[in-house]
Amino acid sequence: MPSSTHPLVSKFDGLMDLTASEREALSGFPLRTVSLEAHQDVTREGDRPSRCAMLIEGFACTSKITTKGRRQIMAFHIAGNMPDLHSVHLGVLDSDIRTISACTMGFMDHSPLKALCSQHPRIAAVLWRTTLVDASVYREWMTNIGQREAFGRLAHLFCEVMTRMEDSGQADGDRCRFPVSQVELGEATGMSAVHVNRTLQELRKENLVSFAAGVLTIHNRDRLAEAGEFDLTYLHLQEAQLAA
Amino acid sequence: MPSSTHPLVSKFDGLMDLTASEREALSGFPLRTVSLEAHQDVTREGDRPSRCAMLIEGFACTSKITTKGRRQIMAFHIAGNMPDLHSVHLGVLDSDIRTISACTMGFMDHSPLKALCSQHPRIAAVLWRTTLVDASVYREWMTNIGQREAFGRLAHLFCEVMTRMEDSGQADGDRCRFPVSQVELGEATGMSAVHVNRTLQELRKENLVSFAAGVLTIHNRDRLAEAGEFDLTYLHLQEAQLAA
DNA sequence: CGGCGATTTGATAATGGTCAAGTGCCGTGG
DNA sequence: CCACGGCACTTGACCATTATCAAATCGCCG
Repeated sequence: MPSSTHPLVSKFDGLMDLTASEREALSGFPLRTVSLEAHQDVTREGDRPSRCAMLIEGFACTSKITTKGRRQIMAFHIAGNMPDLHSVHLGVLDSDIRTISACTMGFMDHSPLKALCSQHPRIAAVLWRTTLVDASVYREWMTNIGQREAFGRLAHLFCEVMTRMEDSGQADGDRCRFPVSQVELGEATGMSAVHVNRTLQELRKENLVSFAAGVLTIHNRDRLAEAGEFDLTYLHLQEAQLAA
Repeated sequence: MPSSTHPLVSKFDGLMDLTASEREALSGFPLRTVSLEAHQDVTREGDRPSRCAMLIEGFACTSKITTKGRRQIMAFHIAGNMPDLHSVHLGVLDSDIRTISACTMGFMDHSPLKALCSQHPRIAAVLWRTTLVDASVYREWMTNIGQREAFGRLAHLFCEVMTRMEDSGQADGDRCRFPVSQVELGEATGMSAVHVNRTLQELRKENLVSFAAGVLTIHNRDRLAEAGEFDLTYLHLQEAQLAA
């Protein structure tokens, strides 16, 4: 058997029909695979990295710390994501990327990546598109944080995580791994850990979700989606294949 | 005199050194110029547009409406911005774009735009970068909404607007045009209009900013930046020239 | 002058923050 | 094997920020 496909190839296979030359360019792309422990920095605000990462296994997040020491998590990353792809074209990083669980990451240098994009415009377009979906998710999170109250915020977040995990084949029925702490849930939704805890109990009491031991279980998908006003359009999943 | 430069050319001239062939491709790009009144929809959530817009004159915003009828503004657009550039690679729009003031917009069809990107990878890279900066601003806004309280939120927003207006040569000393209503400020910062009003009064009383009749005036930049914990790194301005 | 939208003000209530203490779980080390 | 320490989670009490509702004022345009 082939010594496991190149992570870039697996990623693109789901997103477009590759030509032979594109496939060759991707499968030969130099990737340094690294194992990281939980709660480790991958990159930090202010860094000027010369490479970007692909999350191959585990959970990570993007966050930022305020002068006053408050932390906002802007995104959770699951296997298959490229958390700092934007660093290819932005000189300075404006946020931190940290692992949440133990992770395997593949690092790719910017310069071959730029060359790849110049030579293969369709690949460039798909990578660009990836960052556009990230931006779409940011827009939805802003709406979540700005306009919904605690109950709906968590409901929405859980719907999103489950949907993404399912889409990438990492869910198991109504359950999926989601090893974040309540503090981190609070940092992602703009609420205090105490209030997260209480809201989690409400969600549980209503028999919508349970969240414990790093596992998310959704008991009533429809009602959860309703509570979180969740509409998956913003994830731009189904149309992925149509791209480029 | 030349019948005014092509808006795309002016935009790129600030961002990179154009080769002759790039300049030619840009200056010949078909653009339909349209005048719009204040508070008009440009595109709506759910649309599948075949063109995207460049704001040539005026103010616009991106927003989304919740099932419960609450509106979140995710971005303000000023002259020179391309509010829905992301529609080139995302099939369905996930948010609305509306004018705030009367606007002039230039519409560009997707297919020539895609062709332009395929043939001119450096142009593609700069356009990609533009959307990455948008995403960076989203990240900052999430932090603003999620982690700062009213006073800081407005302070931060005002710092951003002034900085961007200055950067694009649209400010006049400490003042710039910013014709949004207090309701809209609230929709952008996740606070009620009433609370916006009161916070504005505080900002005024502290002699940091005044905001009236569609004009923003900053009286004490340092203290305002401090109140809003404003650090312009996330706007990725200075390094724009280094791109591509 | 009339009316409409935007802003302002006041009063009241609710959502959610903070502080502090307690519980439970797990891994380390004696 | 059990005690200890640490960390995540839980609970209670209290309080602050901010929302909501309602009414008044202001400015502007027809």
